[in-house]
Amino acid sequence: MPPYDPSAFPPFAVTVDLVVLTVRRHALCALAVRRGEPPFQGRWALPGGFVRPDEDLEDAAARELAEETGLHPQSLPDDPTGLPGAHLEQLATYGDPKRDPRMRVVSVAHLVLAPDLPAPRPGGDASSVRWAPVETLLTRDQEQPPLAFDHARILADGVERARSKIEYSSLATAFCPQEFTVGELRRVYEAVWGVALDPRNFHRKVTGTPGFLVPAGGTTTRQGGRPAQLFRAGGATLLNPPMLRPDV
Amino acid sequence: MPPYDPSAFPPFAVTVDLVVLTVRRHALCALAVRRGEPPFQGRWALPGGFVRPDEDLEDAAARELAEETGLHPQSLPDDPTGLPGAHLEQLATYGDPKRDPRMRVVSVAHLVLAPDLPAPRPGGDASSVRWAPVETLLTRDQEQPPLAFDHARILADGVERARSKIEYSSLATAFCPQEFTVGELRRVYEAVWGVALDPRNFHRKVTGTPGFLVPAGGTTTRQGGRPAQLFRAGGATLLNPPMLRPDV
DNA sequence: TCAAAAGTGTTATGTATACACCCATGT
DNA sequence: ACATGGGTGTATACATAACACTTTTGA
Repeated sequence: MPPYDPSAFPPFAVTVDLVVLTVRRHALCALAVRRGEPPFQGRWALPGGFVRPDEDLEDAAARELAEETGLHPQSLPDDPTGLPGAHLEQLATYGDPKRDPRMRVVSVAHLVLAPDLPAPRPGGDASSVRWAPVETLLTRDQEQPPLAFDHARILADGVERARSKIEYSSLATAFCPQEFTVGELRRVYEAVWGVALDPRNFHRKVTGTPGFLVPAGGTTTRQGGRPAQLFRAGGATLLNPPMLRPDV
Repeated sequence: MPPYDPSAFPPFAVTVDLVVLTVRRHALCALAVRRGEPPFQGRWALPGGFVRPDEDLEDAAARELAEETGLHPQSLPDDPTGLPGAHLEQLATYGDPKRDPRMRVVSVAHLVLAPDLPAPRPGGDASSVRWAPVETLLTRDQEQPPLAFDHARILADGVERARSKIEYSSLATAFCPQEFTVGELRRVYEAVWGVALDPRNFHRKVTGTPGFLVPAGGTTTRQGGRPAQLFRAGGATLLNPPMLRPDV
């Protein structure tokens, strides 16, 4: 069979789906949209949509992200409305022939790590949008049928990617506002990993890793207690030595 | 714009491309095929081909792998002809609208780690197939024009994935024959990372990591010197603590 | 005054590195 | 005998984990 015969290629649709993660109230949450049409009408799903004919995959993901949340990828300047940047990366591609009952759809999933946002504004055709703790979205019971399509697996893969990536990179700062305290960063790790970390050893570790954090100059007491120094994310992307996740 | 309108999806072709890596004569090598037709006729490229209408992405990658090399993924039983299994995983997806000059092609690249093989047998329409050191394939000069399409970037991404993955997983054993010595495994790490490792510390480390290696019972002197114990890959997939790559 | 969170100091334990040294084979 | 690679022992440096203790605020 000769490959690359342009007149005889099998017809595929290509979409992007988004795993948009944030940390709210000590819990790792993902963005979910309620489907307004069949199949899986009324069920929750990941945001996403078709890739346009002349659009790169990452551009399609950034466009869908902006449509759903107003967020822009970190490489672009912040949104004029004041919303901060977010980390965007490709996650994996899902192409089971039966993953969409209507036709052959290959979905290129992307992972977004965003700071805690104002309530999401519904956009596109979704009848509603919400942040939900990832355990809620991945748990199936009477109240909560599973996510549409193979989105539970995509979400689980995205969560696992985030959990492992904050170990050896400075990506956890993508969950924080532009200025944050060491305690706030620690609570990000605790929420994403679902463990408690020693505040004292954590402090020493992150402040001692060159390029991870740079002092922003002020202090805050927004978490109560003694005033804490404010930091910004430093230039380092890879942490060496890595943050160590307990157990595993 | 309503997503998922099945009657109006933009037309895409979906392919799989393969980064097949092995270690030969102390060098990390990749499988390359010479293109027999335009575009990029006569240039070297990664093996690959169209995904069939009812075929999962990983199945398509496994089929192309078998067509080019006779190898089968490790999850399947070894080939009746005696060829061993190989590690197969999805790498990333490349969908720049201009990556193929003829039409919109989205390629789901896969990474294969294989033991050193007998000379590859040409298959499909490729006019020839060869193993080449990855630096050769990624270096452009008079003798060696760059790989076709965006395959240089795909290959570079695959090599980087392999380099980082053998740090924290037991995947380096996928480059070894079924039974191998500690020294042979060390030479795999040295070839993939391009560094020299201390043989004594390496020995202690790998034999001391539970589940990484299991004794196969015999010894060999095929590398010269004192007879070395033979091992097989153990059940462990994640190494904790990881193998540490010098510098970085 | 007390609770709460931030931050520093100290010690035990474990792991990495560098390298001295011995072992068992082929030539 | 000697070269070659296999394998063990050990001292030093460094990182982690556990936790006592002090600091600085708000209520």
